Amino acid sequence: MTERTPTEAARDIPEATVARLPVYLRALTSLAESGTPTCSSEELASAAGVNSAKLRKDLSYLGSYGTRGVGYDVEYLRYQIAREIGVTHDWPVVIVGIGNLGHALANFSGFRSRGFRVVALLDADPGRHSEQVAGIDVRPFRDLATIVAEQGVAIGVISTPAHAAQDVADAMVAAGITSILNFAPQVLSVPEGVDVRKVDLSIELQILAYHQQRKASAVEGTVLPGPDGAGDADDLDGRLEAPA
Amino acid sequence: MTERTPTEAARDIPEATVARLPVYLRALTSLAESGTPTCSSEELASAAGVNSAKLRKDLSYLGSYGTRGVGYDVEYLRYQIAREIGVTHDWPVVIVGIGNLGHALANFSGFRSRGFRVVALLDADPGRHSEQVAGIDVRPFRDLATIVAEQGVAIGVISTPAHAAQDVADAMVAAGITSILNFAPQVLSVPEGVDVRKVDLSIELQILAYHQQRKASAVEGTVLPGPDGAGDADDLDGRLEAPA
DNA sequence: CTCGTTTTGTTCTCCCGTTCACAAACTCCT
DNA sequence: AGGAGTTTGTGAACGGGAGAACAAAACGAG
Repeated sequence: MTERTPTEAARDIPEATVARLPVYLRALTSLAESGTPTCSSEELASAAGVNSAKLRKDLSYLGSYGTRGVGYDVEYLRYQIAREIGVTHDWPVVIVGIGNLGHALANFSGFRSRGFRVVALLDADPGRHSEQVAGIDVRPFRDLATIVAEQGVAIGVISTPAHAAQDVADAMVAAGITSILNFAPQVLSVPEGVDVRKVDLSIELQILAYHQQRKASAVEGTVLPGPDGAGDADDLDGRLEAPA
Repeated sequence: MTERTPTEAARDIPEATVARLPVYLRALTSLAESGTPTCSSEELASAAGVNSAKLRKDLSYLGSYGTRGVGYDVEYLRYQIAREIGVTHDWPVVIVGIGNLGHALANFSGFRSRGFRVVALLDADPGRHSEQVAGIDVRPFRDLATIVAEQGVAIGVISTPAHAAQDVADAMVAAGITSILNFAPQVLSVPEGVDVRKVDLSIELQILAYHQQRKASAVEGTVLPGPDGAGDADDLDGRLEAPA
């Protein structure tokens, strides 16, 4: 069933494509702001950092919104992608954990312009409840359920320390939130039907470190040998000891 | 060639596996701190949030570090993964753009414990040069090349506004940095041989919004209808206008 | 020493995603 | 009106990753 507007049959879009649609949306917004009325798949792909074949295939999952021999109408395509993603209206969002990162997230201006609206900042620490961040009062964590119910919040952001993250996630799920963005370095377990995406600084850096190490060892004797103090590859006893 | 320690032949590890190794490393660190001497693939997989078959296959790319019928020695495996990733020594890192996010990153305690060390905070705004963040002086952006050369920095973090990100990336590449972690909502173009990973709040939220929208439209008439004010699916004229 | 139990390491199969290549379709020029 | 040039949309081939299933290896009991 899942009936929607009659014109489009709610195709199931591949996950990899979904992850790129926001990039296309941003590129189109940029083009629109610079006054460009139309663009080719080549131009848009270049702006989005992908190749044009992939872009065209991605867009084909949404429908045929281009014109052969001409390209895409920037405004029209932008609207179609925004509608497909679901950001033609703002989504209310709560942020839990107003430490350094929570502050930064609350002040992030891209929220509003990209389809989201911070409706509450929550923290378990009473010392923070007097604060105002980005013009929003920091409220007690225990108000979560009330706020979620009143404002119809479906998306929650966790920016607490790792040890608190699972409890926060449980509370969010209990309150009715079904999409969680987790910044805490902690694997979350949630019931089926709840989506979790994680953003993890350490993991990203470690992935870079892996590739960097490979680059460095490929060009032996480089000026940038990688980890400081480790000129040689066999000098491996640093913070971690090799067990016997 | 790419010769390394004789015992292991520098296998090329699949990208998907590389992305999971840091998760395993964290899980093992946690197990080690709780005093667990050994663990099975099932336990470790559970702690890392993956299934055990995938875990075993991932670990098999590194070598045979387990014992059949017994499991894995936590400390030993932890060391092997840390060595494979390249975080047995700290990597020096520079952060450019000390706004809200830059502050949060500079204060992030996980840096040090996970194989990285912030050696410099840079910002183009002279008004910030008097500040100290997390015990580190904020220095002028133009000092980048000097610092990179002196400290052997290979990894750079960009936490500037989007419009400055490409210039910063260019300067980083010129200074000799070959791995970049980009928090700015901006597609970066870099020469071959330079790795860029991006962390993008808006994109993650929009991916969640897409799935949330699908969930909401699957269960028509839910209490949590999604975007505020949009009870019906055909009420789509919000911030974005549908062009004619 | 032998057998049963446990758990790893690996093979095989399937599926998703990427890329190539080309037909279809639209515009513009003559 | 017709043909040349351009650009989209898609079918097909290809590669990589996920998961199931099993053989190999270690341990312990008797």
